[in-house]
Amino acid sequence: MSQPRLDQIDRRILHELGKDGRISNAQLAQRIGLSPSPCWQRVRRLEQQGVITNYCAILDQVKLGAAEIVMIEIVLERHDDETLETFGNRMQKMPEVLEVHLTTGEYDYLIKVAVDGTRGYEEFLRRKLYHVPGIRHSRSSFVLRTLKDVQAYLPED
Amino acid sequence: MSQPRLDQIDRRILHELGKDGRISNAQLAQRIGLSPSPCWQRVRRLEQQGVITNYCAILDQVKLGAAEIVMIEIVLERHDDETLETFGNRMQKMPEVLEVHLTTGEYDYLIKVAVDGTRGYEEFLRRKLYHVPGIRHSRSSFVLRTLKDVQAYLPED
DNA sequence: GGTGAAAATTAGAGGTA
DNA sequence: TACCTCTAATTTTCACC
Repeated sequence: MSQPRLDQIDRRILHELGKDGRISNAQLAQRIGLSPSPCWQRVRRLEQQGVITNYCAILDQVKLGAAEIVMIEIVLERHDDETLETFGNRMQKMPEVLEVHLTTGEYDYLIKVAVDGTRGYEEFLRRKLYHVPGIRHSRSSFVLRTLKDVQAYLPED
Repeated sequence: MSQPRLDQIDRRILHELGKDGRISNAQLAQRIGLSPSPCWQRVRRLEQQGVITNYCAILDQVKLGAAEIVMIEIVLERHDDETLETFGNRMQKMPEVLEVHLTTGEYDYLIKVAVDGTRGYEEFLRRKLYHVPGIRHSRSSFVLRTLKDVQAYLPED
């Protein structure tokens, strides 16, 4: 269950649903060369197994009014459990923070933030990030262009 | 059109569809307190305006067999258009590369890669990344835990 | 923004190999 | 076990208030 076996048909289903999560079951079945019923049963099974965790609409961040993405690496002052935990919790709660990753390497956290221009970035730093205690150092990189952004990778085997 | 005005109802629609992209129009209408027809018209309009760009299934990367995520910062040897372009194109084509961002700051590209353990990471580096010419330096961080990963941020106004 | 109804789709039951 | 056919119930989609 934690590593369900996925045959070629499952893979094709996942591939199609990854590209278009609102495709009708009838169309999906046609594309993968199955009749609707077994196709639907497989989709159900994949959902129940947790391979498919959710479906969601992909929104255009530019049209929502926070067009710039900034990647911020953060080094904390201390590395005990509580400091790490607390910082992560604070970050999670900020709506403009899209991703929060606890990492190993030369920094502790990598966060991805959506801001409205440099003005929005400055506001985020001053009103939000710098109010969170325990940050030793942060390093930001503005995203000039995102060439690829997909949710998942389906290994061949 | 490039910055469509979104009223409160639009925002609630986007919020709901961001959480569940397969919700039926009837249910969506009920949640936002509208009857199905105008709700559906708004969804259509948001799609046509490009605010909603797509729908997709969210897959569990662990169950797909490439459980680890690595963030790799890359500095290129040269920074002319062609070098930058070529590198980005090569990265995009690798299926295990989930995200490719051209950035400003202390590195040129940030890529997010799904690998199967340190073994998979080593394979990626040796068989894929290090075959791409023009890399001056790279710096990797393994993701220990992802606390948040959402697609979009909907500013209040 | 609401109503209603035709068309399409889903979500299964039951059957075959 | 895996797939197919068939169908009732739901949902989408659209013309018209």
